[in-house]
Amino acid sequence: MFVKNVIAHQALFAGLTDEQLTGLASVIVDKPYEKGEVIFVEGTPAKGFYIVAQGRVKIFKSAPDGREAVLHVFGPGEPFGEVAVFQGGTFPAHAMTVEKSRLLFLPRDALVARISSDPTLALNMMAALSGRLRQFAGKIESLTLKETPQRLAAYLITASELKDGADSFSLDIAKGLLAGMLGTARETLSRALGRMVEEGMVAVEGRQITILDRTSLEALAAGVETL
Amino acid sequence: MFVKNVIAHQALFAGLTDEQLTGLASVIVDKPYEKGEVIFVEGTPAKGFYIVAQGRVKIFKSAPDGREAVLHVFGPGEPFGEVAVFQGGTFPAHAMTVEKSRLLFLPRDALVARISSDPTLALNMMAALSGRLRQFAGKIESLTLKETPQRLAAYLITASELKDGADSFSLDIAKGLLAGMLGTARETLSRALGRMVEEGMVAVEGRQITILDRTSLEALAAGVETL
DNA sequence: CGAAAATTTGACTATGCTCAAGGCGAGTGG
DNA sequence: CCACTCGCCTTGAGCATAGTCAAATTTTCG
Repeated sequence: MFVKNVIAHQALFAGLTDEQLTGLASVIVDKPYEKGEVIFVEGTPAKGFYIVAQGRVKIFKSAPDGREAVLHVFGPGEPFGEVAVFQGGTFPAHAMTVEKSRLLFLPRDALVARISSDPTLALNMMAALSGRLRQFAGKIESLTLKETPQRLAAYLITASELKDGADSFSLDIAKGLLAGMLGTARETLSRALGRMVEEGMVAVEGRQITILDRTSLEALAAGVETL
Repeated sequence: MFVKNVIAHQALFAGLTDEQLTGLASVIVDKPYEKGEVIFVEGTPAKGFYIVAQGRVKIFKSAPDGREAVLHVFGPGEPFGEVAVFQGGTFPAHAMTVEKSRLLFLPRDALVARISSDPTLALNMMAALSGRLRQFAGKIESLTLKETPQRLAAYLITASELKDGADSFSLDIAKGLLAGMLGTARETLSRALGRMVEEGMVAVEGRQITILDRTSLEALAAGVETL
């Protein structure tokens, strides 16, 4: 029942009947992962895709020297690895837990079969994929046209909005990981954040961020898409 | 019949019956565009999506100062703007012709209706969206982890492959546009290409490129994803 | 052939990366 | 309960890539 409860509230499966959900739940495998565990490696043939039930997963590309470009960090309820189901058949990037997690695995065939017979699921899936594309487009824009402080400002604004617009909130990922998401080095992120503190825009205590001057922060972020 | 001929050979519509194609063709609008004409602007509500029949279209984001991040350059047969149909309802970026073109417009409702009734079309569409995501992931990786010469080398290798692996081929876009695609400035691209010429890797005459030392070029591009 | 667009080149600057070292904090074993 | 260790973060110094501005040059098209 745990599995069904997790999927029942996801946008991806919105509009499915209780019966359909039960059917899906029956083919899903629920598996625990430790922090830092590799889920899959880029290029591996995919037999299905995953949904985060608990914990957090990063999707990333890596350079030989160990640097990483973080494409996504997914939390509870979010699906990942679907791309491989529909095109190419192999995972397009690496996936690793960043916390102790619990993941659901949905086999490819089961998904394709259901999509073929249920237009709602198909349209949900397309909406999900389209949303990702939009996000990536924003990321490419920001990497190409903006600098680190602007990207950071945009991230902080968005993070605040996700916490209902609170001025003070906690980052839910480590700063090193955030640096990877912003496409920069840990050191550069640290300095950029330091400068914001100096200028009185924000206060920082560990992962706790307090926005002191939202107006300036927004001005800095102007025109930068959500990451 | 022109419209039907164009769509009949696209991956997106593969597997559709002749009858279905005729039906689609009947709701498609065929429209000519001059070079440099705006097709749509980011944020505009989308009433449907487009397919390039002839010519070439760039999809891009732009900064207030005029700099551009080119997300795609689409040629004959390629669809664009679908994201808006499935999610959000507005176009995620700007679109402009870079050559005199002829574009097909497919209204949203017609597409959604057909997808709902035809799983083949739905799966084709998901494959197309997934392919884009893969491409974007590669672009983000290369922007984050690689430098201009490496990105350029990867582009040249790919361009050569698209021309059946010929050592000598013609770029089908202007160099300024290429710079935008590689996420760099015209001047930087020019210098990077100049260095490759100095080092005897390639010869350049206007848009004509000749690969002289494919091995070195590949070594330089190593690990960089296709853009 | 001439105007406009695209490209190249030069000089300068700056953003951000790398390498290196030091600090902080949480969890752990003694 | 405390000292220790490990992981994570910060700070400093130097350097390299690439961006900007400006101007010369080439190419494209009408």
